[in-house]
Amino acid sequence: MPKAALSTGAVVGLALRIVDDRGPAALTLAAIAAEAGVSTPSLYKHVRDLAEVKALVSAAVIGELADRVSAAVMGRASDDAIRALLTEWRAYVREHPHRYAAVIQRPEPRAAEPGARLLDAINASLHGLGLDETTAVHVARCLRSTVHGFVSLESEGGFGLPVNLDESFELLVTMATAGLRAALQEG
Amino acid sequence: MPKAALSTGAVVGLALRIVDDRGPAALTLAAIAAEAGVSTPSLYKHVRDLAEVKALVSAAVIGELADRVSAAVMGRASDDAIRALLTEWRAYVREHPHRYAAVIQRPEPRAAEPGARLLDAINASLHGLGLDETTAVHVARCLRSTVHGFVSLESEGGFGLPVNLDESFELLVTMATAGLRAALQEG
DNA sequence: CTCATAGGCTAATGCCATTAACCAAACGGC
DNA sequence: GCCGTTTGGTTAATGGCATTAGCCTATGAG
Repeated sequence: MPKAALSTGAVVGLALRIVDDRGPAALTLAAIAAEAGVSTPSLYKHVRDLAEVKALVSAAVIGELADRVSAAVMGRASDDAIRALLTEWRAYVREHPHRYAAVIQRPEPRAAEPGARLLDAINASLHGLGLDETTAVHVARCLRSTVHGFVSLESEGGFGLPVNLDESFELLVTMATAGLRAALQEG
Repeated sequence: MPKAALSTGAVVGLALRIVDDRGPAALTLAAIAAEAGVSTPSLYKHVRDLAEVKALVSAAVIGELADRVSAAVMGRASDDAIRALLTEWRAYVREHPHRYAAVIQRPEPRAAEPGARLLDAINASLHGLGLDETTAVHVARCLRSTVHGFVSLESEGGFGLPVNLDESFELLVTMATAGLRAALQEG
């Protein structure tokens, strides 16, 4: 067998580079093959098809994000933890906007493990609030929606007006923490 | 000239039907042409290229959403208005999940007018709060992020767990209204 | 009535994904 | 050390798509 130059992991690595450099739309098997200095069909020895590459890229990105936010949340509690969660999430996306845009949100088996770790990180930011199982799910969804909405709009250039984005995000964090506190008291 | 069967508007109409029926990924010039009973190149007499079709589809969807949300907010104020804004926004997306997923968020000249109307609707939900110009922008961004995050995750099937979504959304609305109230007092 | 033009068509190009068929190098067992 | 199987690469072929070029014709303005 001709000196195994490639591997599934290497393909994903090249895919990540392409996404970073040229955006998710440029992620094609032809581009990966060119980057690898190999013919396009060769990739099929390491990967089922383009859909699988995209799923693996998603999983990789979610995994990185999970690591980042897990670390950020660790050792913090309540408002402080939630602030860290949201802030670090946004920081990651700002560092790798194309990467985040490449993530497929629909649950996918290959992304299940990193997805679970990300969910764990969210839940970790909620520890100590004494939430029951179901409420924790609702709260986690709300926090995820909140950050996801902001960072995806931000990274896709969805905010047009020339007004400071950091201040908007600061308000978002305040609204989330204060809103959560209030909602938990009422409900 | 052979009896003008098509028009730009008709093309967009067919595009919307395809998006509704088969999802945004199925929106191709070939599919539109098939639907219209015409050859693919004929479409170029009515539309510059596929990118333009997508932009026009985005504009149409944003316009519909703006109409719905405007009507829902009209005559309401404060928490009531914000609740109506978020709820109607979600209702529209649930009725047309593929349509919403087809929207390109990046500001685009062709979508500027409906985009402005949508922004107006958001701002209308804020009237009476006495916000200065800049604060209103921040708040509008936060509300948009909040709904957008939730409904895009929901419409893409991003929420996996078998826990009631209406309850999650209800919490989101409560968090948003209470959070906004609190944030405006603090800041 | 004429003729410019709008709105359709076919043919051709080029990019992409995917499949099939083939080939050689490396490894494992002997 | 030798041999066959496997592995990781190759080229060729197919088919979908967007887009461009060039053609053709009915229609409506004059």
